[in-house]
Amino acid sequence: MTEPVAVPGTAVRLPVAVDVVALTVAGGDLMVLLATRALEPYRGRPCLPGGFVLDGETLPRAALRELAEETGVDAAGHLEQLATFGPLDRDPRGPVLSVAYLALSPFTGIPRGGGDATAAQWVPYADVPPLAFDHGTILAAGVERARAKLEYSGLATAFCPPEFTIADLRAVYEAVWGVRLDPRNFARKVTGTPGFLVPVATRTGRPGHPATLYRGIADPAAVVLNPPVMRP
Amino acid sequence: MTEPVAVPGTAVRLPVAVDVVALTVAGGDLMVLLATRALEPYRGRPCLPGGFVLDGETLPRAALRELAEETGVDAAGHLEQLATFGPLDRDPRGPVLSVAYLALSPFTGIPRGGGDATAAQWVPYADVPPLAFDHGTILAAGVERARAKLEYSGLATAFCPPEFTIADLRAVYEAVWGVRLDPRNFARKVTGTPGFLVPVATRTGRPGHPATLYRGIADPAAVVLNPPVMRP
DNA sequence: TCTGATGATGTCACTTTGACACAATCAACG
DNA sequence: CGTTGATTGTGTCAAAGTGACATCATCAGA
Repeated sequence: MTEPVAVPGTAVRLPVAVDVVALTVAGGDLMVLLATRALEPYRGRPCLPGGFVLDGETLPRAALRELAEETGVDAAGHLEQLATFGPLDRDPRGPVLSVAYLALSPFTGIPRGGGDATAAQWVPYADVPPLAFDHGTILAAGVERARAKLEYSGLATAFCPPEFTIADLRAVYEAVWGVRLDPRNFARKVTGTPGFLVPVATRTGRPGHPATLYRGIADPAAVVLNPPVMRP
Repeated sequence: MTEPVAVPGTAVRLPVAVDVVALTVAGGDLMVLLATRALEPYRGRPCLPGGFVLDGETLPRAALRELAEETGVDAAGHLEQLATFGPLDRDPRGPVLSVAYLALSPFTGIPRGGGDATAAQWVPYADVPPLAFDHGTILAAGVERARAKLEYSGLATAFCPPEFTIADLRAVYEAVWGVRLDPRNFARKVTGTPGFLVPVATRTGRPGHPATLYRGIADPAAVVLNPPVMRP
């Protein structure tokens, strides 16, 4: 017998989509990567990058593939699963399960629109228009996750280039949280957290006191800030 | 035209399962609700309660249904989505997506085994044997989520009966975290957090100083402990 | 009535935070 | 070449929170 056991026939088989909340920080603003629907439904409406999982594909692979295909963005920074939405009442085509992912990366310039999306670009979170499907809900969940994780983990370095200053890191916190932080207390906190920042050089060549350049560690999400950095 | 748009044919359609990490506290121990596989694969092996989502069913409804069918447990306490696993390399029957849920409830005695599970019972977390599928990984994620959430939310009351004492609440923290907490500092912390506990009565009828009975609030996960309770 | 058990309240040193001032250093400008 | 403005590192201080501990209050049962 070649197939001794099988999934019961009563089990529903659903198309599975991945949608990516890709965030970055630029110009003091928290930015969201948005695409535009090239096909029905919601044709022409802005949406999160994403698409259907293919046969034999894992979820994170599908998320990275859709991100690259639709926006040309290589999520080198950080990718984590966010939550799963659906399958009911979220797609006019019928029941669709959507596994949302959260991608954090340093700002690398304007993405190229490609694939089946007519355009893809970074948009300030405050200026995000109504999105297709339930992507507004997914985006809100992603931003809240990012905000919360900055408190108790070292994830903020995922937004930073390989080498960055304390001021750069503070700008990430200020953009994601939408608040102003005291530079001196912030520096005291992050430099006093063991295993968070590794000093690698001193930056000069611009006005002002020379700044220490730091490097994050390989897995910034593993850094535990205890006690956490607290938002005002 | 009755079907103007449809899910593309390249999209894979997957059977979707829900698996539930149901936790409670009894006798000073963190307890996990385990079922036993009645069918192949993994027949006879312990596993988490769960099963396949049916047509027209939402994910949380499926989780509650499987919990009731397999164990007779009514997850009145708290139910939240945990994470999604798969679809590859987790089920010998082929690709299966599993959406895991976390259920927290007060201890209500021995569950009745029913449905297609030959037995269901609360097992101390420390004594959990190897589980079927990837349920060991799922269980570990659920316990870690519960441990983390006790730090910064009021979720611990989900483990408690409608009325409870500070000592009861502290027993929850000690069981979930596996540590001993100072009773006086703990009481100072939780009673000093606004919106966490509502005193409702004074309990007498047993030796010792009369204890104040408290009631949790409707949505304990919404209570924010800032600064959080920290594990030693 | 005494005793042990249980829980509420209080004390104290130490740490961390929030809000400041100040010194150090460099590029750019005159 | 000195001055200026900008930027960053270090320091101070009061207030709040925490960990560790002692004491008191109250009740059931011996």
